[in-house]
Amino acid sequence: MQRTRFGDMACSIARTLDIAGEPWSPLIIRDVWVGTNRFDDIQRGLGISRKVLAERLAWLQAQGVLERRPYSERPPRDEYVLTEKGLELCEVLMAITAWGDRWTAGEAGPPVLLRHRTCGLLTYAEVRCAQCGEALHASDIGFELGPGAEPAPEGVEKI
Amino acid sequence: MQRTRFGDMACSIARTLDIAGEPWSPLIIRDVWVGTNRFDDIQRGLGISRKVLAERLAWLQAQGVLERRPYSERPPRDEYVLTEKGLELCEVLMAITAWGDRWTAGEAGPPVLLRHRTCGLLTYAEVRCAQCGEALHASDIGFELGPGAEPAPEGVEKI
DNA sequence: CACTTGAGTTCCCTAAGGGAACGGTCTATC
DNA sequence: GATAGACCGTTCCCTTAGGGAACTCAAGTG
Repeated sequence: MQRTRFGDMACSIARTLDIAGEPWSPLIIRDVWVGTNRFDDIQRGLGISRKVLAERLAWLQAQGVLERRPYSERPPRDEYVLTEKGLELCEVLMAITAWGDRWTAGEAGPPVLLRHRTCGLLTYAEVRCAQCGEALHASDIGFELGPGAEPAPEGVEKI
Repeated sequence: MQRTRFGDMACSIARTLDIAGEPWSPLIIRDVWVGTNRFDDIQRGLGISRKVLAERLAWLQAQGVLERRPYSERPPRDEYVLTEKGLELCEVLMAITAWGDRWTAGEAGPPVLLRHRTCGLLTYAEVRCAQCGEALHASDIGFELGPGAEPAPEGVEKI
């Protein structure tokens, strides 16, 4: 559903959800990331309706998260690949995966393991402070108004 | 909509989306995180339908992401707070915020700034390798079957 | 006692998702 | 060279979830 547009909110979370937060979108991005780049393969793999898949792909492409790349001249066929913008979204997906592995995998353990090619080890994503490098915990965060904060509405003085 | 249940998929991303991926859910969690703990405040702040908010709160509570805590005896009133499970989800929200700040904030800059109380500096979330501590990039990741991988369906040999 | 606040619940309407069928284009096969 | 099959969508109808406003209920306030 989601008739309410998140894109206009002065909130980076809402804006990100507006781009890639609809149901299926993160899973489509994951598929493209792991090498499922073609319409039919994505559709079969996810069990998503073809209609919705076509909508999502067009939207993600319009948002600059995906782009089409021809992989065959005759017949003319395109596949979907991640842009830089889309690749960076995968870091969010890794953080989601880490949470899911920890809280939803249960006895069986994680369905997929990530190997960091740079260091060669099996690993998982850790969200850390860009300044001090320590793990970031929700309870250690304070919020301050940024430059892009919403201007206070009519006569309301914010903070 | 989302009639398709993500929770049954052998994928930590899908399972996480099943718990907190519906439209509004991440924004509700964000609100509770930053201190908007009461029904009416969340509803006004987000502009979400009261019906949907009630549904989401009940679901998130059932999933162990939120819990109710009484803040008044007479009249009996509860507010919503994050559980440990919910607090750790906020790390995902921080990763989302970092992406949104980078790709959607534009000229105006980020609407909200995060201060890491531990080190005292304004910061943003960086997704790093839990093993080597370097930044994790999507292109540096290899995937391997984990212990909780879906058993190959009827007669199909996976990999 | 009328009014307000907080927290939901109910109802109707509309729009989005699911599913299946159809379309077009090229290649491979009998 | 007709037929089948892969690929990539589009169209159609049906169901269901979200939006919005009104309603409920309980407790406190002037």
